[in-house]
Amino acid sequence: MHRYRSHTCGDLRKTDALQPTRLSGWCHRIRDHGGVLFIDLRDHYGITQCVVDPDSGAFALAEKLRSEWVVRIDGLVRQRPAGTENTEMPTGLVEVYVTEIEVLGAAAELPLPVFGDQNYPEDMRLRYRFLDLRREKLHNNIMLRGRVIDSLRARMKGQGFFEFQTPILTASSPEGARDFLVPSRLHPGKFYALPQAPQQFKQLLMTAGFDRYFQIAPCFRDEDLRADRSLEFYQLDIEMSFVTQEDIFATVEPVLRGVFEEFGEGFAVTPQFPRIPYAETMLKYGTDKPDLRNPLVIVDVTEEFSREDVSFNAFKNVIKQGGVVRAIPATGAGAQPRSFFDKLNDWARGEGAAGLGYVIFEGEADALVGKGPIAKFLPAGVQQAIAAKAGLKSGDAVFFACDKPDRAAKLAGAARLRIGSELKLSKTGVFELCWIVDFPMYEWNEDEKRIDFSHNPFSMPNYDADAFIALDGADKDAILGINAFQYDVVCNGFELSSGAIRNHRPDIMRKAFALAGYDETVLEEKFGGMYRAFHYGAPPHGGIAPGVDRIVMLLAGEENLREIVAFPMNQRGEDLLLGAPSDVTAKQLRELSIKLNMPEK
RNA sequence: GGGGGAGUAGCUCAGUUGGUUAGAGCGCCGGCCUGUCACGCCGGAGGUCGCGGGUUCAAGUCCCGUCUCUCUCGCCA
Repeated sequence: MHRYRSHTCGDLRKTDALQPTRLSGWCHRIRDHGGVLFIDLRDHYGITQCVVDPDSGAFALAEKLRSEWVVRIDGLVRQRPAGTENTEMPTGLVEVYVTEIEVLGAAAELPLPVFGDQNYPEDMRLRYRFLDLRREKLHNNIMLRGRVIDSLRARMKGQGFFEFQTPILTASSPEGARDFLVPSRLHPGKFYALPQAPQQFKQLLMTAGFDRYFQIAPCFRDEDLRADRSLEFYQLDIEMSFVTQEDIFATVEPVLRGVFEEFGEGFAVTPQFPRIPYAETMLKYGTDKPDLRNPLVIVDVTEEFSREDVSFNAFKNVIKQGGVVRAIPATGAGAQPRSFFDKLNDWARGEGAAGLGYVIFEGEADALVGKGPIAKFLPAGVQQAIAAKAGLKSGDAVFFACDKPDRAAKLAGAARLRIGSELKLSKTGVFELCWIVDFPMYEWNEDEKRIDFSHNPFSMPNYDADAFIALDGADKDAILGINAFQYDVVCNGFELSSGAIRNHRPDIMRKAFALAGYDETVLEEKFGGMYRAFHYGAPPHGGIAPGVDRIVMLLAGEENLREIVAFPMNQRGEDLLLGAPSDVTAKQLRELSIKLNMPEK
């Protein structure tokens, strides 16, 4: 017999009855009835009930066992007595009558229980991650993660993609986030950067004549953390040559839809991802990552509020200074108490807005009457026009966000989510996926009064090449109106991926940088490798990079990356289990020619 | 860096208007219990009420400061 086990704790069935068995695992739960004692023995594969009675030579030792001790148990498999079967457990028709026990690893009193599903504090869970990972849910989440990654790989290989590796110690890449720096011992004063993404490498691979690249790529960004954002994360990094945007959509959409269908446990998955232009999503949903489970659609009512017979000057003054008014419908909110409206207003003020005006509609369908603090400033005709535009009926309400366009959109978008969740309007049990397309190439930098790249500076402008090169740098409106071949995938309000058709032409690249105020030396200094490569025959290419962690998070039904990463950091970027980041010795610093210059307290 | 929430036993939490010795469940220790699967019953140990200061006859409770965790804004194309 094997030293530790003949079966796993998930193996035994009725057909194994009367066979000798040897199991090893953790004492999940112990029930001591004095004369008879039950041990639920747990391992990676399952749980098996083991029984000890005073006739067993193991009885005295069994009485000493405690939760989470690791033991080896020898015994006889037997069918459970009639009426004591547990149909909830796969092994519930049998039990092991214990003849011998060996303690392989005793456990001290637990700082947090493995048994049960009680919540406990995050820092404790992280410090004792090895215990937390024993719990069923987290254990399953980690296994799900592996299965999802296997599936992604299989789906990519099934479409003729090949997995590459790219360096971890590298130079800064074109992404806009802060780099993690690694000091070079061999080159004092110089630093490697950890990749924010293998962006330049995958483009260089295309330029090098490979095709259909993918990689489950670790990425590092030294920015503040969020529930859905960590310092390190994984992307399904994809790049392909001789493709249009359509080719990329046709390649990636089935992969994403496929994993959501495969692991979505019956959740409905968008059969064909709608394509929503950036400008449209900013208007209708107030964000570039719309949650389409929420049915509310924002409309612009600046025109209605500008009419002469409207006397609501609080908004009119803002409009005069370039502001807009966005209306957020609140379906059925008329039945809500006054406190519902006050709470939303208080929330908006907390967001830095002046507030959210609102109107509640009552009366007959063809003669709606607006109520509420600002209704009296709006003549009946304007009220009707707003109701028609926002699709409101009697018993509905509408909130207004009034500010500069980007701020109004953002406030309206946040209000839309809040109203949707307060009124429980959103669909559940679905994965609503969409493409966001037509991102602007440039944006106006108000602080520095200049044109700046809006997203990735290496995206191809969606603009005739010759006309682009001929653009007048002073033609601000034309430049700000240019879209890029740049796209995102969004699921349930989470940005899942970002991608682009790349700019592979040095002439267009020079112009693109010139329009943002950078001359060729910037290109050569910061992105020299890639820029040089494009002078020697670069294929048109493009790609995308779905975030693996967020996909797994959504599939696991979690709202935090820490629930689907085996060894995550806390929100301050600390690994509480191993103690990172940590001090290093003076010797280590000397070798790196580094002297600390700590900020004053 | 800004804002919200939280911090009371190993864990989850309660603790009224400031008022006797700060409680419960789980866990732990001891005892009882031969069919449980959240086993049950009896008893026990276990507390710097995050930390520091203040108000008060009296502070877990009120005030000020500070630390920690978390969510979020900025930031992350």
